Amino acid sequence: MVKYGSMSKGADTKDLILRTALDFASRCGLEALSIGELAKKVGMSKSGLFGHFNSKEKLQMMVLDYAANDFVQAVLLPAYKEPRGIPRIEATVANWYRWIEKQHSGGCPFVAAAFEYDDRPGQVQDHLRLHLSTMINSFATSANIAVEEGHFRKGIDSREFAYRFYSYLLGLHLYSKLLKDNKAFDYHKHSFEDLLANYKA
Amino acid sequence: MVKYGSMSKGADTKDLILRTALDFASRCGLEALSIGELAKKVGMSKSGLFGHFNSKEKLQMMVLDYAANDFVQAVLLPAYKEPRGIPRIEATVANWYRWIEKQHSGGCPFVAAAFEYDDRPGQVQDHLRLHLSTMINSFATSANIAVEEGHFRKGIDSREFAYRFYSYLLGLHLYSKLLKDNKAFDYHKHSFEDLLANYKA
DNA sequence: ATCAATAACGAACGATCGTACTTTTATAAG
DNA sequence: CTTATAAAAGTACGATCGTTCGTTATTGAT
Repeated sequence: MVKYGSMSKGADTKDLILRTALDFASRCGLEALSIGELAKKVGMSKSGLFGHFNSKEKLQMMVLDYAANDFVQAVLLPAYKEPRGIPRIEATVANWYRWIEKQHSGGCPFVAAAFEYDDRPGQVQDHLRLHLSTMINSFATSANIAVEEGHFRKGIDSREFAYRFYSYLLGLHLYSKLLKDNKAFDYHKHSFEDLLANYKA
Repeated sequence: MVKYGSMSKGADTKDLILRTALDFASRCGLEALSIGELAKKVGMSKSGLFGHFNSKEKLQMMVLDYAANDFVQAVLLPAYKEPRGIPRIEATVANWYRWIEKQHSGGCPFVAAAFEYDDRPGQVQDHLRLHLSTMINSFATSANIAVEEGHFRKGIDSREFAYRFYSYLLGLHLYSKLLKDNKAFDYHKHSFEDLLANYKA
């Protein structure tokens, strides 16, 4: 049976939990996320919440999955409806701006998690690395497509493009969140435009 | 009286504590730094260690100061002995490479802390923001000097140069630490060279 | 050698952490 | 309506957290 607007009770609250957890984690970090506080936020008992995941690591990984799905839905998929090549890359950035501004006041949860788990081996780190690699690979793929379309020069290193592309987004995160620099988006915009110009055919 | 090699007993162990704390914090984060574990690492009691700082926040801020001093000594000061302009900027990067490779296996502790405290208001965040601003300002100053020397074009936005310069270093941190991409330094090197080329007169 | 100051210790505090149980309540199918 | 199942609550555990307190050792200057 297909349900509209509500799944089974369990999946329903699980979704609420993960949404709340993501909101908190993107502001304070995945590790600072505690089961007790989270339970308080969603208005249920610690043990009741715990029952949905059976371990904190599982919870953290599911939060990452939730964020990844969010990102794909809000940033990547809409961009893939734009024409191949540069328009698609520009749309990715435009969507990204909207995503970090409106949906997550704390900024991109992956960026935050990336630096939190950069030297904390374990399942969560592996999971995170997988998600990040997938994301960055999609940028490299976009660069390759731009070459195919004749927008970018031939012979470029698409993975290096992805490095530069993502680095500027890391800078944006830092400047806007920690430094509270109101020129953050301007800096990124110009840098990104120069980046495109450098790769154009 | 000037002492060579050893300060007063208190300052001596305080230094040992901070050195140990920085080593741990640059690998696992400033927040993950616990007084109990740190005490075990330096081989003293929890309360004995605590007495040197009287609060965890003070400890965290002094670790940041310690790291900042380390950075200035290892990266900035040596670079300032190079000729003004591009050589000085290139030396900064070269020293940075050495710094994150040898001294801190965990990578730049400021980068790590930056993303950890990007949305955790308080004294520690303020302290961190101050250090980071100082550091980034010094990059902008270097760009201005490069203009004076005729190495960079006139009319550039030196703060935007600093943004790009630092963004690539953030990318380097992420690629080498979390993604364990062995092309990380290559990516950064090429990107940095292109960055310089873009600003050259 | 004396003595005040400093450094380090040990024990304990209330709080919170993640997790494991058992029990009660709500749900969904027959 | 009954009944098997799933969800939530309640309670408790051992561990660790940052911090406080009172006491003992160590230090450095007189």
